[in-house]
Amino acid sequence: MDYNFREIERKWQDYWKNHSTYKVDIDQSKPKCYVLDMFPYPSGAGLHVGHPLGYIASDIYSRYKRLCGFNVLHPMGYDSYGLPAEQYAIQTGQHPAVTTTKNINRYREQLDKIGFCYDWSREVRTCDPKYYKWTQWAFIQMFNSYYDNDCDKAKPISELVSKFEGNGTASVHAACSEELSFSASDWAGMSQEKKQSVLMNYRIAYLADTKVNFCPKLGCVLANDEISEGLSIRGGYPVEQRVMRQWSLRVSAYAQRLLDGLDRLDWTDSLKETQRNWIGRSEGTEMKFKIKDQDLDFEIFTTRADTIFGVTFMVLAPESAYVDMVTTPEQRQAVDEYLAAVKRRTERERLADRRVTGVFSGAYAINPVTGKEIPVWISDYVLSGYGTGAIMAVPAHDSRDYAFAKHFNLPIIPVIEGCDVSEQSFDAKDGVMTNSGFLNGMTVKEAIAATKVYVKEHHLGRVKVNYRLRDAIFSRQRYWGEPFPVYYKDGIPYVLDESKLPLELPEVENFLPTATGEPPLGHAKNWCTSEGYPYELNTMPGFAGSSAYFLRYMDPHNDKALVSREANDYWKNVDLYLGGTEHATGHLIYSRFWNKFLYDLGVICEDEPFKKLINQGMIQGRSNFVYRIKDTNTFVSLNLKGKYEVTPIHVDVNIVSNDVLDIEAFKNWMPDFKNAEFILEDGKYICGWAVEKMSKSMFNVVNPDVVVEKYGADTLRLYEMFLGPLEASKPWDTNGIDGVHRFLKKFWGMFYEKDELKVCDSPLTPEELKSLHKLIKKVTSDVENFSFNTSVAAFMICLNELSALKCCKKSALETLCILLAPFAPHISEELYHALGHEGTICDAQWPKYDEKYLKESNCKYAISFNGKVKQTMELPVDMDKETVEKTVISSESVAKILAGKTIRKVIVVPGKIVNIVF
RNA sequence: GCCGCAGUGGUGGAAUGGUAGACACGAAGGACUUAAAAUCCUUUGAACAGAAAUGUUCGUGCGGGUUCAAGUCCCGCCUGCGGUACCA
Repeated sequence: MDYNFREIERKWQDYWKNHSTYKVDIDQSKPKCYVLDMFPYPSGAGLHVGHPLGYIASDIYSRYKRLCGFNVLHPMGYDSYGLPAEQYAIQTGQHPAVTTTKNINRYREQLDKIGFCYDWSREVRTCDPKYYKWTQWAFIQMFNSYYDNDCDKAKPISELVSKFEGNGTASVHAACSEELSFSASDWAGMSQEKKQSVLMNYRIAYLADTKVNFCPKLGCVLANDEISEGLSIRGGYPVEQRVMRQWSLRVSAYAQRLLDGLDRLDWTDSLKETQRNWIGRSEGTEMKFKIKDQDLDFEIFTTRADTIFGVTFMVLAPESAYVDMVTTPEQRQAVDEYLAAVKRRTERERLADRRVTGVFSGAYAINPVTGKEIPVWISDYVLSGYGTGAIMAVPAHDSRDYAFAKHFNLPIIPVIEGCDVSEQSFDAKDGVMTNSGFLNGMTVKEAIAATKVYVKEHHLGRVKVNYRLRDAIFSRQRYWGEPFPVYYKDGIPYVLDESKLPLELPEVENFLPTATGEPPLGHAKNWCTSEGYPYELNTMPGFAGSSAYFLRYMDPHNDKALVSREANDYWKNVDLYLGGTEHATGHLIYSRFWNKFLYDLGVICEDEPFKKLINQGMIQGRSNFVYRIKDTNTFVSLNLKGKYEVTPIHVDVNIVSNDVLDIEAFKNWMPDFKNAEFILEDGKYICGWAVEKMSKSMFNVVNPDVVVEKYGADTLRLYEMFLGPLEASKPWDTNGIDGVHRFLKKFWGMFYEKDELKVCDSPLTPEELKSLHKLIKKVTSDVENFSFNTSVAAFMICLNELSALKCCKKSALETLCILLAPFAPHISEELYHALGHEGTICDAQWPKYDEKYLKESNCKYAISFNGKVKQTMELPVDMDKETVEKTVISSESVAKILAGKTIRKVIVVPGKIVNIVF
């Protein structure tokens, strides 16, 4: 009986489905393990062979944990709201819901063929109203909350209102957009409208004017990566900076907790570092500078307060509110011209062209420490969004200030001893202070500390921590996303009552923005409350739906809560999360924020969502090329192309095998090549190759369905793991797949001779036991460490050893089946049953290894002379150091080498090596 | 510029500081076969010597260092990939 993988895989996939083998429920008698894949966005292109890599790895881990006795939650779903579906809708007139469903079905079909152990009864789709009800619910909670810096958590906005009523802002330390100060009676005297606008300053989900990239032609705000050279990537329309009223989430309030939380996570250092950089904590000083002859001062932020004596000018960001206040009448025209010029430039242009520009405001500031007058300039190298949008410029010790000073011929005063600033600034934070009054003689570090004390004592400012992390802009002028549970009454936004959720996405005639520039929801009929108050027209961005889906899987059908207390107490958080690094500063920040917020509310029991995170590498494509001789239709084989002038042309990898071109298939591939001629080597056409991104245009896309059809799911799974380390990116090369396929055929062959099961019951020999236990040990530790490629190799070695021993004993084969079950579940199930087992192999027990079988009777020593190995020798493994030393030196061959030489030192590493130095 | 990761045969890749190249692909040779496929066996880092067993030398991007011993640790580079960037 041959290894008929098609029949076996169909049979077991049906069995698992019909028996709900992978359905899990809360089981207090077992420890839980939550293994999660980042859910996919189902695009129209379907899965290529790179997508399942992480899914296979997590599947192996899930199955392994289950065999170890864990109750494993391993769900899957779809991130199904988003831009591509909507773009497709605009182009083809198809409703995004239709194309999305179609794509999901296609994904499911492809996933099912690979034999994953997902509990599909828990599937979620972010575009399903039953799901996004809870996305909207979370938004309402954020709207109704503020962040209290005193107890470092989110609290109900009603508590803030009570504080205002009692004491005004006096006892309030809350995260806000703008520091406000008013008394209780001020508060009492405010209009409803005014009160709402004050509260908006504190809400965690808030509406505010924000600077955005807006594309008038597309009628939509675009993210930075959707723009190139000031033009939209889709369509090539101009993009401009615009201030728009947008919903935002106060993620910045959580900056410190997001940073601190990283220390407790089992993530890779590089990913944690990426998040740390993104959060960008920087500790410095906020200082007030007075404007000369005006009753006006403004604040700057600096991490280098020690250089205060080197300040020779000040710079305001063009958007700064102070620009207008400080500009003198004489400079007004020049400043206005500059501001207009800056406004014309897009963000992109500004970054591409870093020529120094700026204008003098006419005003002078007073250095609070030295009392000196210094000019105030305006330049776009200072960003309005960071710090206070104003800086003190120290050209001697900051390269940007230096370039500015050189360009406008401003003085440069070095304040660190011995540095040369004639050619460039000295940015390093070391050295001894000079030209700096009371700081002279201190090191930079001491001076920073001393300045902080000075600033505090003289009430010139305060110590301040700044974060680079910004609040997340949460509005999109799009159709295919979650509607906000928000309506407007007299221009003031109110959130819907929770009982009205979900607020379902309405039908619209078309998905383009309306003529009046409103988002597509402006086309919706009756898009208002029953009282006639209009709903918000924007929708939520892509990350809204993906920020809490891991919680929903715990209790996906609950319509009373996002997740029940019971389910959350049992499943807690994700033990293993698998996905790409591209989400490091997006999804992985937002979902940590979202989770912490829900934790503050007391809705969930863990404040970090993902305990361990692994980033699987990208699978790149391996493209093939043919070489056409210029101006002909003749193609020359790889190693002969040097003699001709050739053009390399991508050729479909599916008609190339081991870099040998299938010439007939090539002629039929495209009409152009019908009459192609070939210059062959050894009768074959050899193609060139290169590693590139896997994409249609490179003709290097390999579809998993095709591989499953030809080799089976088990082979695909094993091969994807065998390809290399999980976290490395590596090219897909179908050529090597025969190796693992052969392994499975051999495995099958150990059970069957012709149609007869040839398994016998005799006990295992010491050699067989050793081979088997070596494998158990290796695979167990490899799976725990996600080193799947080496465990596949270990299977091959073990199989070769057992087959050399002609072992076809039941107990050995049974163990092999269980070990292989996570990797190749179908064949393992089939053979496990052939051995007479009932039920499913998923309920078997992971075998334990016993060191006693692994002990070597002899141990190989390498004997080296002055570090170079010249001899090897077998000695009993438990021999002590001295005996090894004596035995080795007195042995015949070693004695020959040592003859007449004086031994200086003998080093014995137990069980490994004897080193003789002479 | 800054941060992170990597560099080992023809290819993908193995190596708790201890015989570098596991395992697999490919290639070459052989067996079986009318033939092919499939399967099995042998060889396969490089160079040199030898009829052969075998031996010698060189070899993990480059240059130094630590060590009896370095792909692995340290210092200085080079190259490639990824992230991020007027963040004061």
